[in-house]
Amino acid sequence: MSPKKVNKDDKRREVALSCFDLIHDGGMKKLTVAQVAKTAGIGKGTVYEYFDNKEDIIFEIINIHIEEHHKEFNKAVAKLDSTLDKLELFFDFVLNDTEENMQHFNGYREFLSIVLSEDNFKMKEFNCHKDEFFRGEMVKILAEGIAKGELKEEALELVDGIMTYQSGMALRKMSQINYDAKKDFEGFFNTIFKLLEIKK
Amino acid sequence: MSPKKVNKDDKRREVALSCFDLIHDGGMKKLTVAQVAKTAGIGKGTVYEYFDNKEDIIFEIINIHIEEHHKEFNKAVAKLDSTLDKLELFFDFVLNDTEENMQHFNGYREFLSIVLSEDNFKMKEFNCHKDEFFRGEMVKILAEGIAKGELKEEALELVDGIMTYQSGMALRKMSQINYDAKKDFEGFFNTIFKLLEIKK
DNA sequence: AATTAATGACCGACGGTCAGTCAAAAAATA
DNA sequence: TATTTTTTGACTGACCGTCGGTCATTAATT
Repeated sequence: MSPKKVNKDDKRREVALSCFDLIHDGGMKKLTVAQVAKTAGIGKGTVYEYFDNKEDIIFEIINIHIEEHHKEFNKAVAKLDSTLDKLELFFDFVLNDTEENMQHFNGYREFLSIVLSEDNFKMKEFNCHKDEFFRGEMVKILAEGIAKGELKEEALELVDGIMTYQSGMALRKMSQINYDAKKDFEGFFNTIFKLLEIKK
Repeated sequence: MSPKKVNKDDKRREVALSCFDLIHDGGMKKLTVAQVAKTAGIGKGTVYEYFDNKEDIIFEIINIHIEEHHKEFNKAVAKLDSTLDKLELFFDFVLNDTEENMQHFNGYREFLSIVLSEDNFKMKEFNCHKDEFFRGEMVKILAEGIAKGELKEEALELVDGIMTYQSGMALRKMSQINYDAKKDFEGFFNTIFKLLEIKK
């Protein structure tokens, strides 16, 4: 070791960060522990000082991805005014096909693949936290809309349903060929939204 | 030809069927090709006469599962009368926690995990066919409801949205701890359904 | 000297391959 | 038709390369 005491959490993050770019070609399934070690400039055995197993490495990388995505979301939401715009931003994750967003989206796809592959409690728990974050944001947006008199009060009751609908969009986009997220969104969600909107 | 002619499709199915029970303990990820060969009573190399790779074996097993599930669905739907009951049966897949249904559900979870793990066109395509089947059934149910004067005509426009919503329920049930599918369903979908119902 | 961190050779498991075997079917021969 | 020869392709399992994970050893720090 080099300094006196190593902060294991910092080291985890450092190793994961060094592999941040590695996963963009071939995905996480192709990532090998030997590769991680080499990229991070440490021995293979050392990797296991900081990670329980390969999935744990992936978990840390995903963590960084999601954290970044949250930050970007917060930044973007602050720039918008109307409730509808903010809600649409909420769906941006599944509607936006830019390369930048697709990188996040594909990261999430691979993450989900791992979560679904077995009953991984840690991963599921993390996924819940992520959903809690977005649920909280959505509640804020709706509450603000209600306060501004743009939405009916009942809107808040539909939060969970909307979350579920968005999950469905994500899953279909990930698992079906030619799924038209935009069309689905406009056809269904906008209809619902109009029921909640207070017409002037 | 020389030895008795072998129908490759039949053999695929025969091998997959022999492994039908194998996957219930440990899941498909733990399934090894050697195990498959042993269970089917053939050599390991022979497995590769009928399957491209391990995933291809799993694909065939899933196929059988889904086929069975479709049959059961059709049988069950024929037994019901009211449109609401039939619609609820449509959601039975994500709401029913009996062991039998959970076996199908977990099979589908593992299948999705594979679909998401990479861009597997064959799997995605198959997933689309499955969805087409259920979409068709849903259209039938709604059309029947409209014909019987139980539903408004607009109901048909929401088919895709409902499919998406159901996908979302499935995904959340698979990937979150303590997701209450029933509560979500009652809170959101029933609200929507009431908008479509023709009151007497 | 003792403790902690780092390492890479090594292991076992697994997916996938391939040169070769063998029995049945087809062709050739009698 | 009966018998022998050839061809075919289903089948096999030893073998290979890869990879996740371990551990005895070494190096650094206190």
